[in-house]
Amino acid sequence: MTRVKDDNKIARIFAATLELVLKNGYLELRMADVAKQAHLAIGTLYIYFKDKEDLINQLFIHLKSEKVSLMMQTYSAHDSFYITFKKLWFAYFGLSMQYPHKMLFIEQYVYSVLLRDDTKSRSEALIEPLLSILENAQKEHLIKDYSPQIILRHIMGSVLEVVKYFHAQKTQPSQNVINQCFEMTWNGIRQ
Amino acid sequence: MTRVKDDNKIARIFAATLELVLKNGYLELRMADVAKQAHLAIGTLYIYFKDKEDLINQLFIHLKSEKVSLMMQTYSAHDSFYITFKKLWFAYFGLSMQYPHKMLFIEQYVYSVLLRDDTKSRSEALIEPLLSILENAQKEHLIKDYSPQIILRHIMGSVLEVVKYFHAQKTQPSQNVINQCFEMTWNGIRQ
Amino acid sequence: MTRVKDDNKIARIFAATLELVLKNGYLELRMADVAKQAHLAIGTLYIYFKDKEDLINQLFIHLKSEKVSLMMQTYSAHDSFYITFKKLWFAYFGLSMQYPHKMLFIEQYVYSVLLRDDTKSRSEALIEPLLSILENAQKEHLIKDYSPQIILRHIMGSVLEVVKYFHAQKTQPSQNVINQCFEMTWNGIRQ
Amino acid sequence: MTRVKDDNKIARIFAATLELVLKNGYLELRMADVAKQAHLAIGTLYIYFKDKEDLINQLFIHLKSEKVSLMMQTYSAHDSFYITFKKLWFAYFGLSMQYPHKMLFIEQYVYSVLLRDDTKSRSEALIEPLLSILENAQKEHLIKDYSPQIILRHIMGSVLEVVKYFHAQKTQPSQNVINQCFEMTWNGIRQ
DNA sequence: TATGAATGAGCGTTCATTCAT
DNA sequence: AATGAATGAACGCTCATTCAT
Repeated sequence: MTRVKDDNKIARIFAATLELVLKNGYLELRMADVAKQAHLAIGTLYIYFKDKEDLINQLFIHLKSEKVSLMMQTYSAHDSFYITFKKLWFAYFGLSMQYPHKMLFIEQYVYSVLLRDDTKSRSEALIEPLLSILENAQKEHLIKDYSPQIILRHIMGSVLEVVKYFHAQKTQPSQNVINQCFEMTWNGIRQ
Repeated sequence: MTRVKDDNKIARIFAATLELVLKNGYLELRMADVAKQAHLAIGTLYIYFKDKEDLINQLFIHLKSEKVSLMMQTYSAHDSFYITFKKLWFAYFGLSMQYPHKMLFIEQYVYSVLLRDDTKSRSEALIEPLLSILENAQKEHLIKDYSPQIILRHIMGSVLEVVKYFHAQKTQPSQNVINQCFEMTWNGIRQ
Repeated sequence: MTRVKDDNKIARIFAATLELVLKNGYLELRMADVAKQAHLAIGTLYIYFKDKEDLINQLFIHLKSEKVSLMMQTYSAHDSFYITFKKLWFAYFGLSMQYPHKMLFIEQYVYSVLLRDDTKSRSEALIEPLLSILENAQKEHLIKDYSPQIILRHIMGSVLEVVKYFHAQKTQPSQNVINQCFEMTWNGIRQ
Repeated sequence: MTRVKDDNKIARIFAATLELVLKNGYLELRMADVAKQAHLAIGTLYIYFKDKEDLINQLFIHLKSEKVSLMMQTYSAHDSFYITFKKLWFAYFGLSMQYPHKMLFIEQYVYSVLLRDDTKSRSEALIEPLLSILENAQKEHLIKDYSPQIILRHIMGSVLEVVKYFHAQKTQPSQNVINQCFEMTWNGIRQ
């Protein structure tokens, strides 16, 4: 019997790729460096991923689902919508501040030419739980009844831009500033 | 006498670069293609721009100042702050929808490693007029007294993400949706 | 397992480079031609040598140590200094006539801007054995007590220029002429 | 009547080319820089010299005849051969130390692929006066009756190599060392 | 003659991918 | 499946030369 494809190797490749993207950006990402960082031979990379594009697309989906999953871990059916929303927003903001490159990697490349159409579709599907939460709140007239997609973009755009700003400044926002950002967003969508 | 340097060439190079970078992304941008698209020899490109990085940086500043300049054309000292803000926001949204290529280029690369620090500084300086308007409104307690920089990022991030969404969907937002976006933003920052 | 690095390739690259640089000079040396001449892909060249400068520097050291090594093979501790010197001189002259390409390469580039400082230092170190022989002869008052470095340059300069002359003329010196050259040099340094 | 080719411009081009070669070596010599240094437009260069090779060849002849001419200025019919030889040797050594790049330019490129055959022939002709002096000394049995060409190469090779050595060391030889070099040479050729 | 903007062939080098082991 | 040496297409950029003025 021959050995089968090794999930552990895939995890190592993902980790290596992300670490390199986070350190130097996508432009500096070299397949040879990924292999080295993952303690694999270059050839081995090509057993697990068809080519560089494939690696990026798979990593993208991996990260995006991880992100949504982490956010959804804050979810509790007992919470009011306001509490749910607040937890999700702070989770999103926190994750984005903690791993700005990771978030920028995810968001910068969503609509980029690097992603295949099927990756984009799968990515869209991942945010369904978040859209559902907004839709339910709209049924209860807790937030404006605008298109949930639009509301979501409004929220995420705001967060990402602010995070990018602090990242560029190489400073951290105070808790006060973060609260202010939340207020702007909440006041923008509340009924 | 000899052939005189032709400023029109710079415009052609900018147009060609923008078109190519938006079509295929920076990764796919080839200097040879820029030259061909601008109907120039490759060498000519290097008369006007030191290298690829320089081209991107100069194009960035060019587009960003053009954007602010177009927005500020809507400004009138007679207007109330609300009217001023509304005009500016709709100008920004309109420009972003009209020239999504330009706006996405600007925002994709604002904080990217491709931009030199001096380009980033010059870029920051360009938005000063917009920050001033927000500061004056704060003195009159018309909007929240959060950091103007943060408010601005919140506003721009929201617009860009929405525009990206429609651009990716290849659809146009209705006037109604645009108004809704404005409402979310205005309600987020109003006092 | 994979294909193992092939030391023979380095020899082929050295041979190809030397042949090309001597035929057309450094200015006309193209990495692509070296690869072709050595029956390698261009990329392979860059596995073994960092860049063109590195190739030239390594080749230089290789040839210079080969030259000194061949000369020193004539050395025998039993010989008188005069015999030792004569053997070394004739070896140097003979090698230079036999491989004018190699010798001219070495001398053309010794002090050239193409060579890194560390290459120059390593090159200096290689001639230590020759300097030692001169120093010992000075202790026995067999040759003038001028700086050994200067004496060595005087000797080598003379040989090289004569060799260059015959190489340019595409003729060979008679044994008589070679003896005359030796006499000039020996009479110049003898005590 | 139109203006004719301007000898002054040729002098400026020669001076500019030499200065740049002396400063940075031939590898760094750019036609555009020559034009700038000579305060001319690039196009003008090509009115006076067919191409870069032509410029180098003409400059070479210019410098070599200047060198011989400067050496021959030390010549006086009243001097004994020894005095004549000594003056010439010291002139050659002095010129070489004073303008090492100039001398290396002349000597390095004599047999180089940069020079056309007719340039080489003309160059050979220029050293005729020096060969004559040696031949006359041989008739008087003052020096060995070896081939004057060989004697001349022996002398020049020695000087050039020593000069190269000091140039590389970035030091100046003491008067004592220079005298020693002369002694080696004189003792090598004297009868 | 003089100018210098424009040209484009051609170079050094990189790096995703292949393939012999 | 795993390896990593080998490959070569393709890029950014230079600079000698041309040519419209």
